Amino acid sequence: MKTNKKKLTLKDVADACGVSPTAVSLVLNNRESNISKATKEKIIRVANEMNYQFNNVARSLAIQKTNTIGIIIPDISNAFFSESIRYMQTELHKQGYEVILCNSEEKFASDIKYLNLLLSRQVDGIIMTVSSESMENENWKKIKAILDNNGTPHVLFDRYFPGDEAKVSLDNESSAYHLTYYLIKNGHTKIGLITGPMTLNSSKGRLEGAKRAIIENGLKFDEKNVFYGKYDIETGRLGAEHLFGKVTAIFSFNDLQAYGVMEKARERNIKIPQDVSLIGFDDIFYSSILETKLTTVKQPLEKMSRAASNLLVELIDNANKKKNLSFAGKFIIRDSVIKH
Amino acid sequence: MKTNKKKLTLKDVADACGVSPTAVSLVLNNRESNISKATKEKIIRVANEMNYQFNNVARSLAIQKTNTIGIIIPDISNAFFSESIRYMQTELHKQGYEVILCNSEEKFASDIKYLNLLLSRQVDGIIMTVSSESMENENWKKIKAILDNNGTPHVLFDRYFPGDEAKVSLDNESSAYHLTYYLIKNGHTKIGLITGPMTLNSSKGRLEGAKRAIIENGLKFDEKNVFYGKYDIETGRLGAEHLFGKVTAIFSFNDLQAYGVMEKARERNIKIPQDVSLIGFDDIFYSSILETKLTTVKQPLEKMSRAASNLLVELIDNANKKKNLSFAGKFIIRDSVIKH
DNA sequence: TTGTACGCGTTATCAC
DNA sequence: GTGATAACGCGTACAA
Repeated sequence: MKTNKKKLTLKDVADACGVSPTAVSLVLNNRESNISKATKEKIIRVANEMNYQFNNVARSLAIQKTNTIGIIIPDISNAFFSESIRYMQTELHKQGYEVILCNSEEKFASDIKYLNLLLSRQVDGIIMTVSSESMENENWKKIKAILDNNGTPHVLFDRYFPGDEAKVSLDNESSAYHLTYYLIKNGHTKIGLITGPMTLNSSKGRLEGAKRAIIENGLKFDEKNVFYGKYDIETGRLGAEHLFGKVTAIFSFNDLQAYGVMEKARERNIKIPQDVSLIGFDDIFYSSILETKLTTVKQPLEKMSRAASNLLVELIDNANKKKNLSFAGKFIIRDSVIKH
Repeated sequence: MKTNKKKLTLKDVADACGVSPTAVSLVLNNRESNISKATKEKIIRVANEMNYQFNNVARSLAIQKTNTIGIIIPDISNAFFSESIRYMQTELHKQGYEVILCNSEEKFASDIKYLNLLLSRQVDGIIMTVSSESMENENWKKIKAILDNNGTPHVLFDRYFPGDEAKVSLDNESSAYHLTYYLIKNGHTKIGLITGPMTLNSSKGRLEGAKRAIIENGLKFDEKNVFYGKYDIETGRLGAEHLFGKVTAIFSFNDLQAYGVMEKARERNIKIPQDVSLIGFDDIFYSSILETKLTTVKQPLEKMSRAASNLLVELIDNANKKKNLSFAGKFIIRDSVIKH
């Protein structure tokens, strides 16, 4: 059993080499210097032999930079976010940053808590998807205040609140328009909608797009055919119960809800798409392997995640480069819609 | 547009209050002290008004503790891991620790890189699921060497290598035994196996358990009926092609593979469970909402994740409390197996 | 009850 | 080419 070793410091390896700490620091950091090849090599060799390990905490304090990015997302078990994080991490690592990940579980209080925590840890920047709770009752104003006051660069991902913040998101309105139009083109005139939380811009945008498609194509928009809910399976089940019998097609605002609709359909012995056509949103992994493969819109997650990461890095270097990036969804036609 | 504010220091609020930094430090950290209620309140009020934010980097350097745990996992987009992380984070936050998350993408080089990175960041402890690459060719010895040399507390999660490390894992052998026995009890005598990477203890354990069940029950174990692969969908598809026609039941070593088997079955118009019974392992979220709900074993992820977190925290306080925790899986009978 | 001085491990600015 | 020395912001004895 090992006893706890004392951590080595720069000075320790300097002593072991018979040089000054300055020299060691210069060499180990690969900095320009007038140090002879011989001592350079010696320092590197000795440091390796001693298993010397840099102390990044001290380094951060000295250079006033942590090379760390904080990410706050509302639900890590949602594939949409876990995949985003993966892409962000990959990109940020390339740029020399590490990531501290925080999971708000859709709670406003957690958003605040983690925000303060990340700031006190002196992260160089923050990527944030605010919780749905934070979008209620103007809670977001408190978040904006903290961010503004502190001045740490940040970009809002997927969800955003009013203001001049840098943001990266999908053009939900237009994607929803096309999706709905596809249903209409296939002869559907009674279209049911299952929404997400209406405090979120994503859900608002999707509703607007669907509404516009319905109205612009001469159909009537019927509030009775929209079921307001959350972005989860249970909402899909509930929405299905509400809509079955009333409509010939259902547009669920995310794939997870669509799974709920499918489950309920199986239970009620309703066939998709023979009895009811179904459309989702997100194209998460499982949508392509279901018994009835889901027609949906794919968010260009990799592009969006990388864009958010790069935008943040730019912002860290130049705080005035704030941008509002909007991406187009990719329409994916599979098996869950037929002509009516 | 905000200009970058200068960060406030302890001294700034001390000056603003007309007291010493020491006093401010004591009050803001809620430490025992003989400071009068009046000044206490004043300090807190002023700090709030100024929007003072603690500098945790400096704090960490001073107290030689970062209150940060590093987690290294091989694949964040695998629900098994993203769910574990969620539970670990919740538990660790309760205990006052933050989490830095690293995703090795199953690469040995990444394991090494992130390990060094976390150590140089002075994390107080590490929870690690090594990559499958790290389990090949005794690569893990290098990981063990780094960990041992540094002395930072760590616990191995799910996968482990030989040694006296603290570990948390499932009793794979016994779970696989029961699963296989269930198939046998249902009259199946020709059982196909689809394995994961044989460098992983999980896959080895499951194979041993299945083998034991087969042999102990008087059947013969036929190498031709085992398909060696990885823990992914594609392996499921490949395994299905290999096994269809040869066996009446398939035990895929994780749920993802089972999805691949289902997909292939649909393609070939083979009915599950009418033509072939199917069993999975893990019980990830989607297994309960598929058209044919999967019979499988649930790993007690929450328990395991919390145990790993708590074990690590104990280890941080007392390095000699190393333990090897093994959990029993929970057998979940659904619809994918019938009598033969 | 409050203030002073030094240490934590690294970087950066000067002299030598 | 190389080596002292002062920051970085906070914690903690110890002194007052």
